[in-house]
Amino acid sequence: MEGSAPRRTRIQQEKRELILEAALEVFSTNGFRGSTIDQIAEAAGMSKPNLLYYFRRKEDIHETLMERLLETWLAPLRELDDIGDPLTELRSYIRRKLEMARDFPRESRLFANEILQGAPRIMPLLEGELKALVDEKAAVIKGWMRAGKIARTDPWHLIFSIWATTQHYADFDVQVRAVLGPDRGGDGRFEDAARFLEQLFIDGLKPKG
Amino acid sequence: MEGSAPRRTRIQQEKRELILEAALEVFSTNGFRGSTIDQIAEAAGMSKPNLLYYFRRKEDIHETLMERLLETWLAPLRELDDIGDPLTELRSYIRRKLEMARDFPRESRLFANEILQGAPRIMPLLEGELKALVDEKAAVIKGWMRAGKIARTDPWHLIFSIWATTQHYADFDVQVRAVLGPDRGGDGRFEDAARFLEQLFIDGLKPKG
DNA sequence: GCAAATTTTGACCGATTGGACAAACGTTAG
DNA sequence: CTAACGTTTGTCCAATCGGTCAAAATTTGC
Repeated sequence: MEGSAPRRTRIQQEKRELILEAALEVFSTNGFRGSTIDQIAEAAGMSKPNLLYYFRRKEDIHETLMERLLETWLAPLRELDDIGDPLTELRSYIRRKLEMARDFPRESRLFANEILQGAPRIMPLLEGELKALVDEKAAVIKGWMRAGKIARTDPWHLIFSIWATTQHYADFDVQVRAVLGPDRGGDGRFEDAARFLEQLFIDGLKPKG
Repeated sequence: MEGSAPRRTRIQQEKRELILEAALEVFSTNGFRGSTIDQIAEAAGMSKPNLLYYFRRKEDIHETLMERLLETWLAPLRELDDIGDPLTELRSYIRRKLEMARDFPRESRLFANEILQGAPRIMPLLEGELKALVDEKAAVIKGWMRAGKIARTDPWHLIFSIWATTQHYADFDVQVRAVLGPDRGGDGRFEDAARFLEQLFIDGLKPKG
């Protein structure tokens, strides 16, 4: 595991944040190999050697970014609560995921980029932490099904399809806007999506009469 | 527009195909900027200058690949037929899309890469051909809804969610397999996905009693 | 206010990259 | 057979890249 966090001055904390913010922008639009340190440095408003004073290697930036990302990314699923009303829980899970796609599209794209390339840097996390979390929540959902609270389906593929549909509005945003056109592709598209997804998943999951 | 197709010798046709096949492999796993001409040349079993004899610039390979891709990619949607039975038509559309994710994951990832980066090279096609096709099919679906053949929803977002869920099994394959684990993540995962998606979409779209 | 520590910069380096080019090699048609 | 054409290769180049380094500028602790 990591050693104890190194002591950091005020300037170091500020500049590191600045760099991570700039790197998020650059990495998420160009991918890791498609991004250059110069680009990130310029976006952060500093020179390349100066940036390298805070992060010694390009990979270190990416790594730090990914570590932070995964936690926020899984938070919505973590909140899925065994105790609450099943349909309400699932509805707010979908809503939270869609809000993340709307409010943090760069994070979504960064993640998508990583997975697309075979997840070379986070494979252990996927097989470990992520799998464990999904298995746990799948068991919760299975419990709801057994109790007749929601219709029976495959909980894993249900989760996949919630991920897929919500993240689609971040990752494929340009396509969504291109297809919807200037009128329907405006700010309202996320509300339309929310209505549609609620109907698709929640109505579809209501227990069969 | 392009001039008339240039005359090509037998060797040129064969070698160009070889290069495109190799480039599909390389581009889809590393992205455009993440791939080098050397990599593609090696995968195609020829030297870099030799490859550059057939495609003068790296971009030309990518461009050719994207042009071919879009047609095959849209073919399933093109087949969605006004005449057929609505639920049957939608069911086979979903099945075809999922089969493409299974059989042509590299093409799917290549496309995803392009969109993720803002679709710099195919934006006009998205706003033109793609939008026109989707609008046309959305109208077909709307007709089915008006006729009471399927439940009412937003046809555009319905199409998006079919794209998202099916392509997810190609683009996020490593994540899917990591989460499902060695047992459930084997070859059967596409059949499980097919069953799940059919239930989600088709049952969800049955007209309300 | 000053010495020590931290931050910033410009100059530089080796490796990799996309691509050019001419010469060598093969193929094909008459 | 041979001349014209098509193909392949080795060598080379300029640009870009990630990263180093020592010196200069700045901030900090006392």
